[in-house]
Formats: sequence, structure tokens, C-alpha cells
Amino acid sequence: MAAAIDTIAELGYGQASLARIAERAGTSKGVISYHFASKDDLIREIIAEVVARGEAYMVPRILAETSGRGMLRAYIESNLAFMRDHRNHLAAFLDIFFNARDDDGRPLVEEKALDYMVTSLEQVLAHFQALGQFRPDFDPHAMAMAIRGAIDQLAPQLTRHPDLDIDGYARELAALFERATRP
Amino acid sequence: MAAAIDTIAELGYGQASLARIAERAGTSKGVISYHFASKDDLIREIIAEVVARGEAYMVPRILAETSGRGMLRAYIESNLAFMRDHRNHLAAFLDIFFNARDDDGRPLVEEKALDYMVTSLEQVLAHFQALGQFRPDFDPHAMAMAIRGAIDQLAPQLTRHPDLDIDGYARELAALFERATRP
Amino acid sequence: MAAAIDTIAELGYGQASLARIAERAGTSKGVISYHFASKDDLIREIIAEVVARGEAYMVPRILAETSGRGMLRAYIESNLAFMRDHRNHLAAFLDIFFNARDDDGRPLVEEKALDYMVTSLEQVLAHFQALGQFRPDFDPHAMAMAIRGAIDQLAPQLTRHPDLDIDGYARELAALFERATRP
Amino acid sequence: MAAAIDTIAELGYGQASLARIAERAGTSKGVISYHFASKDDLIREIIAEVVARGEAYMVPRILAETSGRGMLRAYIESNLAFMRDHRNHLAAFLDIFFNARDDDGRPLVEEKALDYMVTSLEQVLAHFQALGQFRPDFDPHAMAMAIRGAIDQLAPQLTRHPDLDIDGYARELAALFERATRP
DNA sequence: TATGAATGAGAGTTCATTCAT
DNA sequence: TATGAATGAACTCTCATTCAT
Repeated sequence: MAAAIDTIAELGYGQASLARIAERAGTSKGVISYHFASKDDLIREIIAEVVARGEAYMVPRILAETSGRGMLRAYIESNLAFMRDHRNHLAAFLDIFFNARDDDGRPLVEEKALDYMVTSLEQVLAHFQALGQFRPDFDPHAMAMAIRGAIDQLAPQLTRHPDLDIDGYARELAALFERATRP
Repeated sequence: MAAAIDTIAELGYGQASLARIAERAGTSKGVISYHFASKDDLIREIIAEVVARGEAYMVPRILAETSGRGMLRAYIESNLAFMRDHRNHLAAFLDIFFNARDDDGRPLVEEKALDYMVTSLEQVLAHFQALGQFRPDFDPHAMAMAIRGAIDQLAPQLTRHPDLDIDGYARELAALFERATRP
Repeated sequence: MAAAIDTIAELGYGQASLARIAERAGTSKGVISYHFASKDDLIREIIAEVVARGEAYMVPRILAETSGRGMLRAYIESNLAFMRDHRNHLAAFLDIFFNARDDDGRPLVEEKALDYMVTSLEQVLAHFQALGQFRPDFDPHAMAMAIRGAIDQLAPQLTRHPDLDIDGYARELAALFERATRP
Repeated sequence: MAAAIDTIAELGYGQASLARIAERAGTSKGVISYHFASKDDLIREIIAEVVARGEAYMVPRILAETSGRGMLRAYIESNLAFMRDHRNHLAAFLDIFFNARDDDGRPLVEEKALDYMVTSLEQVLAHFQALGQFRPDFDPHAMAMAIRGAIDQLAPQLTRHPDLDIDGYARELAALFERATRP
């Protein structure tokens, strides 16, 4: 799985054939087929693992905050910190997220999961908006989409500009969306 | 090219084989090879066409504005209006942009072009920031990345939610980033 | 046909597609199909033309001699002189001769024609051998094959070594086979 | 490889597609691609194998002779004996030698190897000529070309006339070139 | 007489997957 | 648990040929 993640992160999902993954892992294609029911299965397990790790990292940091402002800042910063520390994991994750399809052209990651990244944030925003901690006149769904877009955008950028200052970008994003959401 | 755009928009770049494109176009694979030197060539021509159309649509609308605030609003709204009217064009465009690679794993679209979408916006932001029309304490590059991320995010969302209110999202984004940039 | 000859001489029969021939001729593939019933037909016409030209050049020079020794020398020297002056013609001719096949793998040039190059020489040799002008103990067929082999060998050599001294080789061959045949 | 050799020998290099080779081998094209990096690679391995076998057969027989005359005879006879016993190997070998080109039109077999067949013989001839065992007034390069031409000529002849008396031809050639070279 | 568009077969190659060992 | 061999489908691309204009 590590070899698969690195291969996808470096070459992109479309170029990540089992042969290339096996080569990087120093084994044979057969081994992969032995351990995973199919390539799609391997991909799905990668998604599950990255999601699990990501949630384990981010959720506590977000829940540690009590204010809307604090949570928003924690959301953005923990997302980018995780991306900083697991660059390839996230690059692969997002690449799969947006590109992997099965033979029929349907996304490999189920639609619910795709939407969940936006809706879970949207619910937090709406919650604190109802409490009056955010300005009342923005659409939580649109705001959540914008935030996720600004975050996810970073992964492909990192491929081209590995030296990008992720922490600085995190601070800028946090400040940006704090201004955009405050009453 | 229309068939290629529709196929990429619907099934994704990775699934858009010449056979599928030809099938949608009602012809044979050979026809495509006759008209385009290679598949990569076809893809590049699609990019060129969408870029040309997009610029023809958006640039005049942006330049018609004189204030930083107006330009930013025009930038966001013209981008999304173009996306609304040329949904498949943009879905294909962005899919190619982020995913298409040549045989060596290098992006089909040259890196300059990839960065240009961010840097051209960044320059506008920096220009009006220097004039004092935007608050002085944000990083134009980070802001530009966030804006593009929020815009580009829409394309894959549209695939899953065709009924999404694009104009509403445009208004929200414009308001969002106006607050984020104003002095 | 000139373009076809040059293309075959330069790239070899296997690489001489109608597209490449048309490109060199400065026209379109359609023109070739218009003037020739098929590609094989074009090839056969090339063979016929080169044979006609070659015979027109060589036969009088050979028949001008009366002795076996003179004829043999005239045969070798006129063959090589023709090759010197029509380098591409002969390169293409021999390439077609030995390599061109139809869809079933059968030689495009009929077997009789292939053998004729040897047997016609063989008959001359046998004639003068019977007259006692050549030593009686060589097999005319083997001798004819050797002579043709030594001559035909030159064409591919010329492709790699364009500066080869053809006249010098002609003199050497003539001397060689004179010694090999004299009583 | 055996199937490839037989296919090339029978149908010619230009007709020897992977599909036809696989068909003769009783397998699928994929198997060939699995075992050989590319078709060119397969072809090169065939060349290498035939060269190795040929040298193993011929070189000891040639080196067993000490006189120029003996070596020349051994050279011709061992060449033709090997051709007799490995008819298809040699037919394929020579077909590849003179016809196989890569995508750029360059010979698949490197030029050095092509020339080596002539130059290695040329050196032997020159050596014994310097020792006075051959007549001093022939050009070793031209003589070597003639000998190789006379030998190589046989392969395509054999395709059309399988019953040809190879040993007889060997004797004739040996006698021929002995007369042509003796002082 | 010439052209460019179109065709379908076949080329070499890569791929995910299966299977005997 | 691991491997390499094998498969057949699908891939992009080239080809000789046909045809309307």
C-alpha cells in the first residue's frame, strides 16, 4: 500500500499500474493480486486507511476547540498539517478521490464519501452560524465548498512546487476564512 | 473534439479512450487519428480551444472593471458564468489540466500554463493591494490559490450534482472573497 | 514512381508506406491510388521499369563482346556501372526483389523473374564453357549464383558506405571471376 | 524464438507480425510481450543466438586450418554447412540483417555488426596475402565482399529451391575462390 | 486529374487478472 | 506467502484502400 501511495502521488492515478506499484515495492504483480481482491480493492483500502489516519489526526484537534472561530481555524490548520506530514498520502488520496473510476466510469469512491468532506464541514459551520458566532448571511454549503476547494487545491500544487510553505498557507487560509465568516 | 469533451466530462480523462470518443462521435477510431496527429495532440487542441473561448468570454468582463473589488467580483462571476454555460468544456478542461500525463508521467499541459491560472490572478490582487484597495496583510499568492481552488472545486461537484445553483455559488464566493480582501 | 524508388532506397521496402511516398512526391496518397490499381501494382511497375532500363543499358554492352571472357567482363562491369549511375533504382529494385511479399507471404516478384537473373547468366556461361572458352569443370549454375551474389551484395553495402569505389569493385570482380573461369 | 525464426524464414521479416509468430507458437501475442521487452528486443535476441551458434560452429573449424587456402575453404564450407543444418536460422538471420529497421528507419542490427561479416574475413585474407600465400594483386576488401555475397545469396535461393545441393555449392565456391586467390 | 475525408483491419504494447507451482 | 508465466481485452497508432467532390 505504501508503494501504491507513493506511485500514485508521483505519477498520478492513471499511470499507477500494478506493474509499476510492484516494481516500487520490490515484488511482483502477483503479490498484490494475492493480498487484494482487485486493484479497485487496493485503492479502496488506501482510501480507508488515509481517511482513518486523517480523522485520527484531525478530529481531536478540531473537537478541542469550543468556539466556531477556533474550530474553523483548527479545521484548516489540522488539514494542512496532516497534508504537510503525509504529503504523498494526501496527494494519492485526492487523486483517487477525483479521478479513480471503475470500468463503467463511475467514481471508485462512493458519492456519499465524496460529499461527506463538504457536508461534515458544512454542518459545523451551520451549527455555529445558528449560535450567532458566524455572520448569518452566508450559505454554509457554499462556504464549505470554498474552504475544501482552497485546501484540496494545495495537493496538485505541491507536486509542482514541493518547497511551498504549507504552514504559511495554513495561516493565510485561516485568516482569510475567519474574515469571511465573522459577524 | 466535441465528442472528446463530452466523453472526458462524463467518464473522466482516464476512461476517455479513442474508441469511446469515436463511438460517441458516431465514427471510427481511425477518423480521429486522421484528423489529429496523436491523442495528446487532440487533448492539447481541446485545451487551446477552451482557453481561447474562456479568455474571450472572461477577459473583457474583468477589464471592464476599474476597481480591485469590481475586478475580483468580475473574475469570480465570469469564471463561474463560463462554467455554467460550458459545463462540459470546463469539466474536461480541468480534468485534463490536473490529470493528463504523457508517456513519461509528465503533465500534458505545461507547468507554466498550470501555474498561470494562479499567477495571473495573483498579479491583479497584488496590483490593487499596492494601491491600497485591498487590505495590505494578505499574501496575494495564497489568496489567488484559495480563489482558484474554490472555483475549480465546482467542476467535479457539478458532475455529481448537476442541479447545483452556480449563480448562487458565484454570489457567495464573490461576497466571501470581498470580505476576505477588503481593507 | 521516382518518389517511391527514392523512398524504398532510403528507408527500405518495409518502411515505404504510401503516406511516405506521397509526402516525398509532394502529393497526396489519393493520387497514388488513382494512378496505380494498388500498392503492389506500383511496386511491379517499378520493377518493370528498372528491368527495362537495366536491360537497355546492359544487354547491348554484353552482346558487343564475342568472347566468353569479354562477355563475362562486360556483364559484371555493365551491371555495376548501371548500379553506379542508378544507385537508388537498383537499391529499390533489389530490396523489392528480395523482400516484397503480398498478403499471403508470397514474393511480389514472380519466382521466374527471380530465377531469371541467375539462369540467364548461367546460360551464357554454359554456352562458352561448351565452346571451351571457360574451364570445363565448374558448375555454371553455381558460378552464376556466385557472380550475382557478389554483384547484388553491393547495393546494401552502398547504403552504408556511399563513397564505395564501384568502378574499382567492378575491376576486382571482373579479374576475380576471370581467374575463376579461365581454362 | 523458434516460432519467430520459422515465421521470418517462411514469410519474411516484414510479414512476421507478433500475431503470426504467436499463432505459430500456439500462444497469444501477450506471451511474447511478456517474455521480450519489445519486438525489436526479440529480434535482437534471435540475432545474438544465431551469431553465437554460428560462431561456435564455424570458428573452430576455421582456426583448425593453418594455411590461407585451408582457412578460406574452411570458411566457405563451414558457412554453408551451418546454413544447411540451420536453414531457417540463417534465412531469418540474413533477412533481419538486411531488412529489419527500427521506427526511425535505421537498421536494427548495428552497422558495425553488418560490416563485421565482411571485415573479419577481409583481415584473414589480408593476413595470408601478406604472407605470400595468396596472389598479391587482389583487394582483400573486394574479395571478402564477393565471398560473402556468394554465400549470403544462397539463403533466399533456398527459400525458392529447398532441394538445392548445398554441399555441391560449397565445393564449387571453394574451388572458385581458391582459383581466384592463388598466386 | 487530384484531393482530403473516411474506413476497418492490423500493428505493437500495456494492462488487470488468473493460475500452477 | 510468493512467484513468474500466461491470457485476452483494450489501448494508441499506421496502413492500404475507397469514395465523394
